[in-house]
Amino acid sequence: MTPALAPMLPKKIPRYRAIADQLINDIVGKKFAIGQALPAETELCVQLQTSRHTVREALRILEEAGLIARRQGSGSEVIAQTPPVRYRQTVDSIEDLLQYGNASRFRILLSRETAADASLAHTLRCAEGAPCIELHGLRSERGDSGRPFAVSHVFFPPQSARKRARLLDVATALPVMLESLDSRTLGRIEQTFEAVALDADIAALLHTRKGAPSLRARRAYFDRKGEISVAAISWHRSDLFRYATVLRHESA
Amino acid sequence: MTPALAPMLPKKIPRYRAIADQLINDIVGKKFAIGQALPAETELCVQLQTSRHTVREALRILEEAGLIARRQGSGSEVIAQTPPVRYRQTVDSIEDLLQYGNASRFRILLSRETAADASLAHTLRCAEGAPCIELHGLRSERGDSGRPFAVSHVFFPPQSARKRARLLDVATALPVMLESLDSRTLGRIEQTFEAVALDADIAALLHTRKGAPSLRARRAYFDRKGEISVAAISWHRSDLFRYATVLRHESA
DNA sequence: GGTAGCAAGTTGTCCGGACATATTCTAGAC
DNA sequence: GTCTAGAATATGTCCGGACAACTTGCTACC
Repeated sequence: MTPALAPMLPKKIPRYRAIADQLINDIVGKKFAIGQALPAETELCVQLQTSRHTVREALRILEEAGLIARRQGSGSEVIAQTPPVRYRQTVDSIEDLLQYGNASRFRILLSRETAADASLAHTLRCAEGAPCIELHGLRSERGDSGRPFAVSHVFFPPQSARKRARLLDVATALPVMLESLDSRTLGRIEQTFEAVALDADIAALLHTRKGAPSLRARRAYFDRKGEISVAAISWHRSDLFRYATVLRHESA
Repeated sequence: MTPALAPMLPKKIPRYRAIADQLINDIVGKKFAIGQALPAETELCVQLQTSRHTVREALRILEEAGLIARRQGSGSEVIAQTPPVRYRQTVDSIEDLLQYGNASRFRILLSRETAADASLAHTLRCAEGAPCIELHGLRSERGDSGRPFAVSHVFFPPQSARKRARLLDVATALPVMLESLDSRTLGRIEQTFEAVALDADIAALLHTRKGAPSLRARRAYFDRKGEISVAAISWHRSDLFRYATVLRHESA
């Protein structure tokens, strides 16, 4: 019989953490309904015999966890009863997010105006038949090899006259496109990935054979106001591209 | 000439926010090297003629932004010079993360012990030749159709005798596997996606033809201590599965 | 009945202080 | 030379108070 190891030290739990845990338990245990207001901070101070600073520290944890929303002058409202498990992905740039690194270049092959069909109108949230703009581009490795590894079809909803003119000129379209992808204006990105067999046209652009497996990404980019700014479909040569992410647990 | 609209109200910036912005500028402007210590909180109080509470509020912003790391007793260290743009993905469960929804079931086809080859040893961070455990499973839609849409090969690093025995029995392996995927123990997930042509064996299991395009996902699951707990490779029928994510800008 | 304005209530910001706990370095014992 | 104890220093926790800014509902006025 080996002697017992040092007992698990009880590791003091800070007061604000204990209060947060209790409140979380109350919310998870449905003692508060969604939409219901939490007791005011000063009220909690009295109930828990503690300072407002400590109560606020606890509420900050609940807010971070996505359980409550606080509004100045109004109070704190319960917005979820199950703490959502959050995984966080950190990237330095859009390029990074899209895995293109900084060793690739994008060449625009074509630029034209198209009336949105039903599918495009749906993804761009615009009226069917609206005058959208379509770019076709080829992404290739920088350097001597210059192998193309992705074909992209980029779609813009109807634009102002000035932007429209610049987009329709192959020589000036790129900066306008990058502006729409600027992380300072972006609010949300929706992406889906699927495997598809290449059709003849795109296979030719990628210097591979028709029917080869390809990673197709569809992406919609929304600005901070929630309005769509660009949508794109990209086909990637499977041997030259893969999509990788690291998701970290929030509290880790 | 239209009269000027109401001037953009200067919208008072809180002191702690201003201090945070200044520090961020200093870090981005490389006035502090990575790894360098920031002035101590009390030092900043003196320099900026403010209370420690306000300074701490500012440092909290930098910490949230991923620019500094604070350690009790040691100080605050600069860990990045560019504020990483963060996109956040929120999911309720691992199932959600993996897009399987709750309308799918996983059936284990095979369970065996294998000596890790070079590749497996690398992904599992274990020694080459170590006795790892390999499961093969089939994920299919729940309900009458029951169509299989994914084949998974799951790999465990060497396990304790007890877990090993349960894993090697097809009837009891599932709970042990799910335990490793529990979000309470998970700290990090690395995933990569690529498009591949199916080989004959997997195509047969998925009731599709050899060479059909398939979305292959490789995933490594790490626990809170950073140690790998499971790795898996999954092949998905391209017509029945696609991977979708929504990334939100943090400050949005 | 509708509206402007006031009053009460609530969170946000900021100050000052005190002590706890973790880290780091140094002087001294051995 | 190595180890230990302790001092110095840093962030973490917690208290108390004050005023600002915002929201909401009520009241009085038109």
